[in-house]
Amino acid sequence: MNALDRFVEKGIEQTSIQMICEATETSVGSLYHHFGNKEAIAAAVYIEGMKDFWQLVNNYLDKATIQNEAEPVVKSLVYANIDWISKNKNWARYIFSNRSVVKTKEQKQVLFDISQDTYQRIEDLFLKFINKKQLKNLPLEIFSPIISGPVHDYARHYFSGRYKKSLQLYKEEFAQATWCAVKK
Amino acid sequence: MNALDRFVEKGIEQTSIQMICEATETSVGSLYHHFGNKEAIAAAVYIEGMKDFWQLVNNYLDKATIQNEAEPVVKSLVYANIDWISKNKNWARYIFSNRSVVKTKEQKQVLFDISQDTYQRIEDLFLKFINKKQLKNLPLEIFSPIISGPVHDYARHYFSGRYKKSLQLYKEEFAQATWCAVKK
Amino acid sequence: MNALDRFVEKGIEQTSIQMICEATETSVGSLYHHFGNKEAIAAAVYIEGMKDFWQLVNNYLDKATIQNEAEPVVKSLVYANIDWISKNKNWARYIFSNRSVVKTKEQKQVLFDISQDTYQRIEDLFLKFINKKQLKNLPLEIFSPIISGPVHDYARHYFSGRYKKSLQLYKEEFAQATWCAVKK
Amino acid sequence: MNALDRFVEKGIEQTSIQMICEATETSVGSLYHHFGNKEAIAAAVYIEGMKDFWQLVNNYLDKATIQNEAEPVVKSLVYANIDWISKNKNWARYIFSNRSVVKTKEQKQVLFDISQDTYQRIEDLFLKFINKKQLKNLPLEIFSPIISGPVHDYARHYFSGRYKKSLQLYKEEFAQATWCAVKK
DNA sequence: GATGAATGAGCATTCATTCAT
DNA sequence: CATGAATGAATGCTCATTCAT
Repeated sequence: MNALDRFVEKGIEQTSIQMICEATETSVGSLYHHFGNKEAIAAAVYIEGMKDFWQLVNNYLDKATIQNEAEPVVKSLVYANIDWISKNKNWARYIFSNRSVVKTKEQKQVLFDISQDTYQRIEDLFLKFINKKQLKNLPLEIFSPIISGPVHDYARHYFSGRYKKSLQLYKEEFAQATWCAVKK
Repeated sequence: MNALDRFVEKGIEQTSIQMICEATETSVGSLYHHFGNKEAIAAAVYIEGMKDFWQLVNNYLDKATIQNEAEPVVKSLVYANIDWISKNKNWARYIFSNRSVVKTKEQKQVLFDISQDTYQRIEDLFLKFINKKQLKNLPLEIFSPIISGPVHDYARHYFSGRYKKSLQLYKEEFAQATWCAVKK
Repeated sequence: MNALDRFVEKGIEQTSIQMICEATETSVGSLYHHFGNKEAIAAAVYIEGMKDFWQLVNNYLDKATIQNEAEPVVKSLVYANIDWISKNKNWARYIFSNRSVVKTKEQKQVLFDISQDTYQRIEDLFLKFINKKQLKNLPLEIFSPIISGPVHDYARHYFSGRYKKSLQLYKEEFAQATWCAVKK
Repeated sequence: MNALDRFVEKGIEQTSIQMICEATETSVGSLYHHFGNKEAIAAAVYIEGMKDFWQLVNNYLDKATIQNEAEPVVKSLVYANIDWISKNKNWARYIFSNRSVVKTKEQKQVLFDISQDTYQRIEDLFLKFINKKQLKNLPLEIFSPIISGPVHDYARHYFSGRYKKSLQLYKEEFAQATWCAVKK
C-alpha cells in the first residue's frame, strides 16, 4: 500500500484521494467502499505500521528473555526500535508525525489490542527485574520513554536532515546508555 | 487569542486564516501584509516558541555551571525541558508535532541563529566534562537525544492522553536516569 | 444561459465562475472537471465561435466559386463577415475583444486546424486569380486585412455605440469598395 | 508613464495598483489622489494615446491638403495610421484591445473633444471630394472603416504574432488599395 | 499634498464525498 | 462489488480602496 509513501512525501492533508487512488491503483469508489473516508485510510496505515512494530518487538523479546536477565531485555528493546526504524523509515516518519490520526474509539481499541499482549509482557518482565534488584524501582510508565525516547529523538533529527549519521551507527551507544539509565 | 492555540486545537491545516484572524483580532489583509502566507505564520509561531525555550535553557545553564560539575549541567538540561514543557504545554505540543513547518532557508537560518550560541555552549561544556572523565566519551550528537528524548517521549504520551501523571511528578526520576545514562 | 453572454456583458475578468455556473446551470466542480480552469472556458468559447465563423465562410465560398471569377469570391468573403457578425453579435464582440484568450499550444493548434482548410482554399483561389490578372499582385497576407478590416472596424464602432446603422445596411458599399481595393 | 507598458504586458486586470506604483515611481495614495480609481488610470492612458494619434493625423493632413486632391488626403490617412502604430506599438496594442475602458460621460466627452476638430476636418474634405467626383459617394461613416480597417486588422494580426512582416513594408500597398477602394 | 499600512469583500480553485450506472 | 463523473462547501490569497499620520 503506497498511500504511506504519499502521506510521508506530502503530508496527509496535502495527499488527495485521487493521489492515493493512483498510488494504489484503486478507484475512488473502491477506496470509499473499503475505508469509508480519508481519515480511516490514514488510521489504517498507522495501525498497520504499529502492528508490524510490535511483532518485531515481540520477536526480539523471545530471544532476549532466554537468559532471564534484565540487560539483554532492555537492550533488545533499544535494538528493536533502532532496527525497525532503520528498516521502515517511511513508516517510522509517518508514525512519529501522525499520532493523532487514530481518533475513533474503534481505531483506538484496535491500536490497544495490537500492543496489549507485548506491553503486558514487558511490564511483567520489568516488575520481575525490579524485584530482583536488576532495575531501578521506577514507575512503570517511565521505562518506555527512557528506553525509546533517545532513539526516537535521534530518528526525528535524522529524518529532518539535521543529523546525517544512521541510527545503526550508534546502536551500541544507545543500548549501553539506556541500560545505564535503568539499571539499579 | 493565539494562533498557537488554534493550531494545537485543530491542527494547522484545519485552522483557516479566518480563524486565525478571529483569534488574533487581526484582518486577513493585515495578516498577509505581515506574514505573506499561512505557512509563514506557522513558522513564526514555531520559531517564537523555540526562542523562548532556548532562553530558558540558557538561564538554567547559568546556574548549573557555577559548580563546574557535569551532573548539575546534565540535570539542568532535563529540568529545563520538563519545566518549559510543563509551563508551555501548547507550545510544546505544537513544536513536537510540527517540526516540518520551518521550510524556507530564511526560516531555517533564524531557527539556527536562535539556538546556535546555547548549542555551542553545551557542546563546549560536554567536551570539557568528557575530558575530565565525568561523561562517557559519546559522539556529541547523541547527548541531546539521550537527555531530551525520554522527557519528550513522555510528554507526547501525556499530551495524547495515554499517560495521566504530570511530567513534574517524575522530574527527579528522569534527571537521575539521564545522569546515569551519560555519566562515565 | 451562455457563458458567452456573461463574458460579453461584463468582461471575462469580471465574470466569476459562480456566474458562469448560474448561466450554464452547471456546478463549479463539473465546470472544473470538464475545462480545468477559467481560462480554458474562455478559450473554448472563442474556439467554438471561430469554428462557426469558418463554416459559414466555407459555405459562402461553395456558392461563390461556381462562376470561377474573382469578384464573387471577394464579395462573398465580405458578405460572410457581415452576415456572421450580424447574426452572431455577441460572438463577434467576444472574438474581437478577446483574441488573447487562446494561449496554450493545444488551443492554438485547435484554432489553426479549424481554419486551416478554408484558409488554404482562399489562398489557392487568390493565387489563381492573381495569375488570371483579376486581382492585384499583393502579398497574400494583406488580402485578409483589406477584405475583413473595414467590416470589422465598422462593427467595433457599431458595438461601441458610436455608429448606429446596422452593418447590413452598408453591405453592398463594403463589398464594392473592397472589390475595388483588390481588383487589378 | 509606464502604466501603459504594464497594461499591455499583463492586461489591465492583471496589473495591480502596486505594479503601477512601482512602474511610475509613485505612491498608492498619490495615484488615488490624482486619478480616483484604477479605471480612471486606464482611461487616462487611453485618452493620452488617442490625443497623440489625432495630433499626428492633423499634421499629416496639413501637408496632404496643399494640393487640394483626394488621393494624397486618403493616402495620408493610411500613412498616419501605419506610422503612428509603428512608432507607438504599445499604445496601439493598448487602444486596440481596450476600447471599453472609456466609460464615464466625462471620459467620453474628453475623447470626443480630442478628435472632434480633426474628425470634422476630414468630413469636410470628403464631402468636397465627393462633390468633385474624386471620391465614391459613400456614407461618411464608412470611409473611416474602409481607410483604417485594413491597417488595424493587419496590426492586430502582427501584434498577435500571426504576421511577421512589419506594417511599414506594406505601406504603399495598403495606401494604393485603400485609394482604389474609395476613389470614384 | 503625500504616504503606505490596514481592510475585507470577492475570487479561482480544490477535494472529500456521493451515487447512478 | 466497482467505477468515476458530479457536487458544492470551504479555503488561501489578492488587491482596489481608504484614511490616519
